[in-house]
Amino acid sequence: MSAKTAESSVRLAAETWEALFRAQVAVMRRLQDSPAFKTLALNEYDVLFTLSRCPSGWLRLNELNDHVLLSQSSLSRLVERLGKRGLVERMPAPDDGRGIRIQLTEAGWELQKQIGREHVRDIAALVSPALTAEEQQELRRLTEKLRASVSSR
Amino acid sequence: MSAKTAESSVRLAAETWEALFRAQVAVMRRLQDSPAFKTLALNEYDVLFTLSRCPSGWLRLNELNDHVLLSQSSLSRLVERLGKRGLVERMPAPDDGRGIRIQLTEAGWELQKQIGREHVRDIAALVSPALTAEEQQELRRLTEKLRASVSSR
DNA sequence: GGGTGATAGATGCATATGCATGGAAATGGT
DNA sequence: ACCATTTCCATGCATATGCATCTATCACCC
Repeated sequence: MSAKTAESSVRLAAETWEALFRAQVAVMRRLQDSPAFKTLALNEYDVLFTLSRCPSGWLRLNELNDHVLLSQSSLSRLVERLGKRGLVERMPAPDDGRGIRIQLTEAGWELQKQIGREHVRDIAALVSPALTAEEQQELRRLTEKLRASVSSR
Repeated sequence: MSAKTAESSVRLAAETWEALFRAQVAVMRRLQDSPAFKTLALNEYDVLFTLSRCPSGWLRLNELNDHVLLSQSSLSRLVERLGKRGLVERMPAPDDGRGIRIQLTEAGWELQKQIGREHVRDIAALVSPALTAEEQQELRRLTEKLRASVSSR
């Protein structure tokens, strides 16, 4: 690749990320203001959501940490708060004496579903008018590809 | 639109946002760990960057707030910190006695350029191997369109 | 011009976050 | 089996953040 091509390639990548990041900020700003998140911060909901989608029904703390933009210590305390509110249960991991299992309680399931319904409506109200179905599919494909590439290194 | 179509439309929007959000988390996690952000948090750099791109050379606090995912009070204190570090200057707005102008100092310009160079390299290292140039262009287009639609309401 | 409401930004206070570190358990090499 | 290293999670402490509120200015209307 020539020097010139390399330069424009770097520029394109930067502009792409910038656009993605700003879009995320714009959408997130709206979502956070929704009444759905009066009782639970978005980060906290995200943990409930991740647990609800997880096939085994439980996750280790470090597995959760891969999904959330939080330091390990912050996530540890976030889960502690959720535990105190009775939304998740923390049990020692059977196969690893260092770890803990985290799973939703019944109340956790209920709250996740309730907030989730509102949240999905909020998302659709923002995304659906902005992009056609084909564009959304393409955006989903591209961001999944980006995430897969980034996570695998 | 039938009930069934409406439902799948909502689902598509939710999945699209989910994919975009996770990609953002995955990339951001890497970027934050870069040595480029040892001296300055990413939010703080973002303010310097926004100021550096701004045609007039200065912005009002509330204008800055549109670009950043921070509350008004947090941004106010963030700018105060940047001021104390000599990276930005805060002057009363000439046309509005309530407002303040914020602009980069010479040191602010320097630091923005220095971190910016590293940051752009980090971004390219993550994005370029993940997507072709055409895919990046399409991703940029779609996210710009999404942002424009969301911001205009 | 005086009064009413809206807007820009600062600040007190409670809480959330990250860094550095701690302890405890797993892993690996010899 | 033993020791060193690494991994997992918790915690002390300083800092960053958000909410509610405050002050000052602006905009509007009569």
